[in-house]
Amino acid sequence: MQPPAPSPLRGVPSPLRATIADVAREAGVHASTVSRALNPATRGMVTEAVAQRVTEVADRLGWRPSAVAAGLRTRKSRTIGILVPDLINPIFPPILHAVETVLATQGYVTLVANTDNDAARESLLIERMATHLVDGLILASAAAGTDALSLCARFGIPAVLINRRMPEGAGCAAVSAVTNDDIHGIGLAVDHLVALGHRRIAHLAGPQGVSTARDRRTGFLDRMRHHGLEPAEITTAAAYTREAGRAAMAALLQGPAGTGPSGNEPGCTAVAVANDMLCLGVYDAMEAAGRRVAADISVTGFNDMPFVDRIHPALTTIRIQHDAMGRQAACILLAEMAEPGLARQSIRLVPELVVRASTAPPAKAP
Amino acid sequence: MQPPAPSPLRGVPSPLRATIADVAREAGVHASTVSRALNPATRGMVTEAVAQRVTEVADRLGWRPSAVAAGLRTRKSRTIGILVPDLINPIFPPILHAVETVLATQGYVTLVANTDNDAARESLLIERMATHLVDGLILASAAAGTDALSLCARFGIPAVLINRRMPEGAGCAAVSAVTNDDIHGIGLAVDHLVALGHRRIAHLAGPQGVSTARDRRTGFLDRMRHHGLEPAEITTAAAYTREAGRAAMAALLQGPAGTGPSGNEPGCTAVAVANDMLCLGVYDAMEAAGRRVAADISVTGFNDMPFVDRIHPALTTIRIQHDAMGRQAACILLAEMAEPGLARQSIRLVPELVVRASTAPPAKAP
DNA sequence: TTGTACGCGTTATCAG
DNA sequence: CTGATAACGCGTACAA
Repeated sequence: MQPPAPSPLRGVPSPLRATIADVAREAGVHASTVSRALNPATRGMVTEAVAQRVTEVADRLGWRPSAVAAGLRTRKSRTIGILVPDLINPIFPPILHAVETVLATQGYVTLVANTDNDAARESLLIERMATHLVDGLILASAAAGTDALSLCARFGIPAVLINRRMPEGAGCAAVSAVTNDDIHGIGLAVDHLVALGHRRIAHLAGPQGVSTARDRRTGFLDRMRHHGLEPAEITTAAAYTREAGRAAMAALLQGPAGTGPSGNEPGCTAVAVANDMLCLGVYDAMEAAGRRVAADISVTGFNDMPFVDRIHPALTTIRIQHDAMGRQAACILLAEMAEPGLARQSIRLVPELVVRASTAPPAKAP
Repeated sequence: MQPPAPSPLRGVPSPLRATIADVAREAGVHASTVSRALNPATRGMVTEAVAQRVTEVADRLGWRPSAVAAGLRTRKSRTIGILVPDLINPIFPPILHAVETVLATQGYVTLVANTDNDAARESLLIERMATHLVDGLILASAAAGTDALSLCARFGIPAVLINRRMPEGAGCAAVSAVTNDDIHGIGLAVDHLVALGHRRIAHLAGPQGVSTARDRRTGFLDRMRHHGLEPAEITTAAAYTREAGRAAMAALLQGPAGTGPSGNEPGCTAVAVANDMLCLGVYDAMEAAGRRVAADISVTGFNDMPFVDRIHPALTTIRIQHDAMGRQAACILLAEMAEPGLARQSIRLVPELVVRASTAPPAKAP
């Protein structure tokens, strides 16, 4: 065994990393010069010969500037935080990928975190990110009852909303956003169902605290009215989850206060669902109730998330521009970080209808 | 009382964040005392009364310790990096969620990043994370031809592998790992197919650079031999993607050098596929070739990733313990960060068979 | 128990 | 163009 604490401290040998001072000594220049030589922005301030020598010494010693030390001095971390409500929803990874790709080209690292749709957790994450000096934030988790924006303002962190807007009046003009035209999108679904011959169309709405759910609900009502139709029924799911979708659809299948002869006939021949995740639960509920998708009741989704082309029957849905959404948001954030006074912008991406097998003309009434 | 501290107030006033000095001044104590009072570990060193007062002043001023400044001093960032090969594969989000949950309880923030299965990008990410002083790394991206581990060693960053092991001989003993028992898992699939009556069983393998693919291939061969069967065929997909799965299955459907009468009969009645993502492509290829899953050829997957219960026909697959995997890895990492000398451990989780509708007894030969 | 003094690794700001 | 010096905000031996 070892003797009691022989103090093998070796005066902090630091075999781990060389510092800028090491490079300076080795290159026979002052540390400041090293800093200038290696920073692309200030490289022009030193002789080419010196820059060359310093660079050479630096990577001979394997020196990497400490982002932490630099951050302390510059109050910047070259890090961007991304808050997602629920990573398990497959629409987010493609969006993140696009964001990450754009930011990586500018040398930024991304800090991804799940809020689990929990406002408290979201606040905690923002605070932690603030202490880590993130230079900017991309928020995919916007919802009512959140102080994300005020926290950002308080810490002076530029932010861009993505996919969801802020509730009206909650300072939504103060921050840029890249979202879908949800109203138009759900309208495409309604048009499609009407064209197939449906008249009694229900809406399975999402949690009304988030803008996508509200807009799709509004858009549904608008478009139904445009066609001179009354909504057959509107049920609201408690969350954008499969289970919430199942529960809401199960309720809807009971019919509004039992309209059918046996008291459990649904009052609709089609249902426009607020998103694809809910649709999985809708399928579950219909299977449990012995109802066939398309043949008995047509179903439309929203998002065209990965894999819904392979569920059975393949989902007719509204395709959003995952990739463009991520890229645009990243670009706007970069621009606003560079120039904080920039006017805020709100980009609305146009979605499109993808027809698959979950929709069909209504069955003839028996 | 002390004479009013001369606030030089030079340079820029920082309206954004209060510093420890502000708190100290306001509370009438020295900055060090503030530090001690607010750090849970050193709180015992200070009078309860003072601690109380300091705490009160601190959150009146809304002070948050700067993780950056603290990190510079302590060489720790309370940040953990997680490298994922491909976030779009739905098995990772649940794993990440578990990791995140455990780490969050200990006050760690997680830095998630995609490697896109690209060794160069992986190295870059590790270097960047190192400059940000991540305290530990969880690697889900282990593959042959990677220097992730040597980079970690060089920077002195504790790491834990998850889901995939390192190639044998590549210093695999030097790092802990939490993986599935892939050999056993694929064996369950083989057993199931044999029990259904299949004799001509093929294997659609994954990219052989990663351990899951190699182990499942080996496990397949072992188990076939155990049953006294020859593998009907083995095809290897270029990556764990849907498209690679489609291409590989299309090739397999041509049969080995055209064994069938028309030269394109597949030489098998069932195929054990290396993972669920590939299965999506397998379904695509079969559909394109006019072959029915289960009725014509049985298919098994691996991972039981979200949503494969709703594809058609529902996939028979091997369920892995996403959650336990994430939790265990996080715990091991925490332990090794606390005590670097700890013996490395390799945990192998036991998967189970989930029978659904993609497998059936072989069709009678016509 | 609390205050003093210093260092962590960089960069901004002056001189020269 | 380059060197010296002073912060950046915090943690921590050491002294009081």
